[in-house]
Amino acid sequence: MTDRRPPNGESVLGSCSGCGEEAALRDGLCRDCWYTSEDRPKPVRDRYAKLARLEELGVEPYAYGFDRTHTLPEALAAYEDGGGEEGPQVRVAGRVLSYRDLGGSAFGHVGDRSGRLQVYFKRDLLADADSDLLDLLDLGDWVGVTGPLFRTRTGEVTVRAEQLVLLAKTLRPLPFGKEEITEDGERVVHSGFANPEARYRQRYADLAVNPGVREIFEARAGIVRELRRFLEDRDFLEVETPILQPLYGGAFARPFTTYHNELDSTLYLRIADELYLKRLIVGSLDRVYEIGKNFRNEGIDRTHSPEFTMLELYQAFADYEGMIELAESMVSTAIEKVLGVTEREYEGTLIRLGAPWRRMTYRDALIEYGGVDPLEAELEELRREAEASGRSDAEDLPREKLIDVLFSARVEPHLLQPTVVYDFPIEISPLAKPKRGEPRLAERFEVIAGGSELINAFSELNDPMDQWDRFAAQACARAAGDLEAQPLDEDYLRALEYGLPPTGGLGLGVDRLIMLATGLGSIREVTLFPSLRPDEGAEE
RNA sequence: GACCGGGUAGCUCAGUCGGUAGAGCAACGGACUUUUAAUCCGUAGGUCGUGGGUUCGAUCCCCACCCCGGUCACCA
Repeated sequence: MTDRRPPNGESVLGSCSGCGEEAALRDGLCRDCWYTSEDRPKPVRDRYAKLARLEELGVEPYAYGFDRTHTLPEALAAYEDGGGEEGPQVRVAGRVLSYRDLGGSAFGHVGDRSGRLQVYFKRDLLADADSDLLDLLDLGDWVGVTGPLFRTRTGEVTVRAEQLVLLAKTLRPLPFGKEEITEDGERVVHSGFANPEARYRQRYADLAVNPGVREIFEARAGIVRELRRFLEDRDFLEVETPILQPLYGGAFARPFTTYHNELDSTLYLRIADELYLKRLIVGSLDRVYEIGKNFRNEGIDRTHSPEFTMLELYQAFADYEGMIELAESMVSTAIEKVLGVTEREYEGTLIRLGAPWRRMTYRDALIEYGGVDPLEAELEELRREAEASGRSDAEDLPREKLIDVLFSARVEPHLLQPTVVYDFPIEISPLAKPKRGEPRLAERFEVIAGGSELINAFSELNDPMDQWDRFAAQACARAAGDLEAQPLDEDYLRALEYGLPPTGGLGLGVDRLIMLATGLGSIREVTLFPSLRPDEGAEE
């Protein structure tokens, strides 16, 4: 595996191979020669030339600010309020989304974060300088417009521009599609910006031209806000714990490793917050939560990202039953507040996120969907079944791993509606308390929804003696080659020795919740800047 | 990591049974003072992902590699 160089171009001082001037060079050219080079796309060269013409006109192409009186949706509403022929005077700002030049006049739309508004430019009404500026306008430019609102012959509320201000000149064409509003009022975009790779790499362009993408991230922000509000209402304290950790734990995953020069020590990016949050419960902060990024050095696919957002919370004096109720209530409340409903179509199925959720034991789930009984099946049978499910190294896996493989392969894909699967095998739950009356099981549940894990929760193991034994078992698994087994955390054991009260804990994959809430089947669609391989040499 | 699909103009795509490529939109020039996928006339725009090979000739066929998507594996 060779390391890749960062995709940054080099900038050096020297003499320009185009004009010979001493300057900062890019590809051997000074800035002026670079932008006018035939290697640039024609639209970029054209727009660069317009900067010089703007300078001749005395127009500053990049403004410092603009006092608007209304956002675009507010301006539309202001006219409805007025109701008369001529509406109020407004000062609005936005990107030029469309432009229809009729000679002596022109129509265009400007757009901002949450709306669009038509602008009518009539040359007779504009100062000469503004009229000249109109000729230099491009799609994508940020402008400010001042004038009264009115309704056109076709009925659209529009600003009649009396003043036009350039706020920022675009040097590169944005990939706008053509928008058609059908008779049903539906918006159809023709030949828009759709290539997923380009959309992820240039998310700024994606957001600028695809309003639906902005809505995804507004919904995401809204849901996270409601999760916070729910927990605040229940007296949870929001905290921040280390991302750089000397030991990693709280999940089974391979970590990213880094190094601190001054401390001369290896550090890991956290794979979970768990062990730090429970230390806080020891410290009498009896209800805590954290929303933040976790990092796992694993594969990337539709439901996995190397960095992802996790909500973890811990509540003293609760057990896993309490966590089930909290999870149902928290998720359905947050989704309902933001979407107005608790259902959404996801991968062709209507997913109902409202409480209560279906419940079944881990054992019943494996019997029903996996065809094996995790408590009774012989090791050989488990090996056969795991192999039948495509696991080639089944010979080398211990019993609990085989069961876990079968759960992932056979059970999870069937659980589309949110399902509380509870009472997990104790061996794969090293931080959970044993189940009362059944020590082979742990008081742990997962919520599976849309075919993948959404929530993981348990009655937290607070017996330091038991935790000592579980760490020891993990150490054995590690010695046997299990790269995901958790290292022994002595400081965490010391914390437990100070006394962890009975505690319920829960982790929720925020990205996956957003996927379900928005109906989008890929974690990349709900991540602003998803992890992609560096795109070397992709300059244009 | 394996397999399948894809990478062609700024964007969305077509195409070449091997003879260096087209459309729509965007751009540029012109006409038009209530348009809204505006319309009309004209112009320009491409190392066909990268590097090799076969060939008189490769965007097309072959090989390798890169990137994206999907499926599987991995990720409790």
